[in-house]
Amino acid sequence: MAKPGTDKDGTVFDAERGIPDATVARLPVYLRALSTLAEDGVITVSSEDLAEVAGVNSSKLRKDLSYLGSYGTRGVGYEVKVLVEQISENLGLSQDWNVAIFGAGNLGTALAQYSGFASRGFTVVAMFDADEAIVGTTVSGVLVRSIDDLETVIDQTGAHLAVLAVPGPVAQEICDRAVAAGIRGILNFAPSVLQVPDWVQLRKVDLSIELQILAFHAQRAAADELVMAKELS
Amino acid sequence: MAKPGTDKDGTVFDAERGIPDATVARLPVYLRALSTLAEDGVITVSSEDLAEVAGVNSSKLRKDLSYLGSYGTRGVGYEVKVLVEQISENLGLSQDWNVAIFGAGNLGTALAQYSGFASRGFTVVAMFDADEAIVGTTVSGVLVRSIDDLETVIDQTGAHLAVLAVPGPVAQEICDRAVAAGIRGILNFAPSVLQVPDWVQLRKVDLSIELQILAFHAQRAAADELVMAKELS
DNA sequence: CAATGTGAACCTTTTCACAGCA
DNA sequence: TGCTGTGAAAAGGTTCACATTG
Repeated sequence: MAKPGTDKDGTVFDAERGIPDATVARLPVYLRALSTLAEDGVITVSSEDLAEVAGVNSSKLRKDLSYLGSYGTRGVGYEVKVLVEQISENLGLSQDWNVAIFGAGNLGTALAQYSGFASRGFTVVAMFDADEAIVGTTVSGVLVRSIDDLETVIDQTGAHLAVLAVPGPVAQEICDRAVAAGIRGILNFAPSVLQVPDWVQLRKVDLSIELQILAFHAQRAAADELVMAKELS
Repeated sequence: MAKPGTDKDGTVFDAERGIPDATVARLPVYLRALSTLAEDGVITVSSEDLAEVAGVNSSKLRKDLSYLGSYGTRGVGYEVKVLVEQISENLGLSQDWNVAIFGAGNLGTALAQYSGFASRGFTVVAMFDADEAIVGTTVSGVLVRSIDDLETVIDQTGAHLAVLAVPGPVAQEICDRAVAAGIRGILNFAPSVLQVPDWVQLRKVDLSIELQILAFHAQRAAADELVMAKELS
């Protein structure tokens, strides 16, 4: 926990700015698991059971939830509805987020159509492409605009977050323009390392990198198996 | 580090079973940065410069590379070509990997067309879909097969890795069948928690979760700004 | 002399184990 | 009695700082 000011000075006011990053990354997983449970009519769930559904172990789950406060009942478990509220609140999902998608190719289109966004309060308010043949078409109810109109459209639609599904070489340029236009967070699918000012949040998803990591572990698992087979003989 | 006997005795040749996960996750990033440098005709690079391009700090980079062995020259830096070789070798990219993509919707199509795969030794050898209207079409030179033929096609094509770009509710079933058919690693884009036997590698990319994490940090950054503004007044 | 390679310090995250409460 | 909430220990990862070396 981010202990209050203790160390040297007296600034104690921030006792509550301390959800660890690792925990933040798991809260959305719990949220999805809880939604599933809620749909199935489950009212109350133990840390053991929720952990199972979420794919983590139960002490990790309890520790994570403890950073949000004490919302469980000893001897019983957690009330699904209460947990959903608390996690949503902590993740900042009580406000709606407007998202602009850059690149209306297959990836951009897939993202625009992805139903998981809307259900968490993310609204796709704008799509952009550089290809004039695509500009003017509609994807999932959203008009594709020319990248030339980036500044105007961002301003008009009040987009907070950007999703970059554009070719690597142009990613930094579009990123810069989006930041200048007021974007606060960027999810980058382009295979390039972006530079952003420190008040802008940046996350990256790289498909090729994920496969490479997977290949490494698969290879090692195969190698381990050989070693074990040898040891047995 | 891993288990091999202490570094003094005879069995030294396998000092290599100990690349930390965090390092493995960054090696592909270095590999991409090095490829860019190589294209630009760079022969030798310092840890400082490579770190800059890769978006990490230089001591982290040096520590990471040290797990692969000593391939740098003090006072000079690293030879780009040598590093590319060493990293590829360690990641298991010296062998080719055959990939099957499940789901030929926009996401599956985007993945199939992604050029970053081929250049790292990943070949898309099969695509599947449940929609009979799509089965029989060709995506990026690969014939889309019916999901009914999963076992036959996996066997014929010798696919090692699977990419799941299918709806959440059917993901587990397809996963089970793919595993039974001999798949060694799965990259899951479906919004569900999959169960796999422990000899199968599993990684997950969840678009909605990435946006939620982004939103959290963006919200917190905004809150911090307010606090700072208040303190100044 | 410039830049690597690496112990040691430091910080974060996970796991353990059990006290405390409904 | 059963399950949460949490200190404390262990494991894992990052940063520091500098001896080492081409």
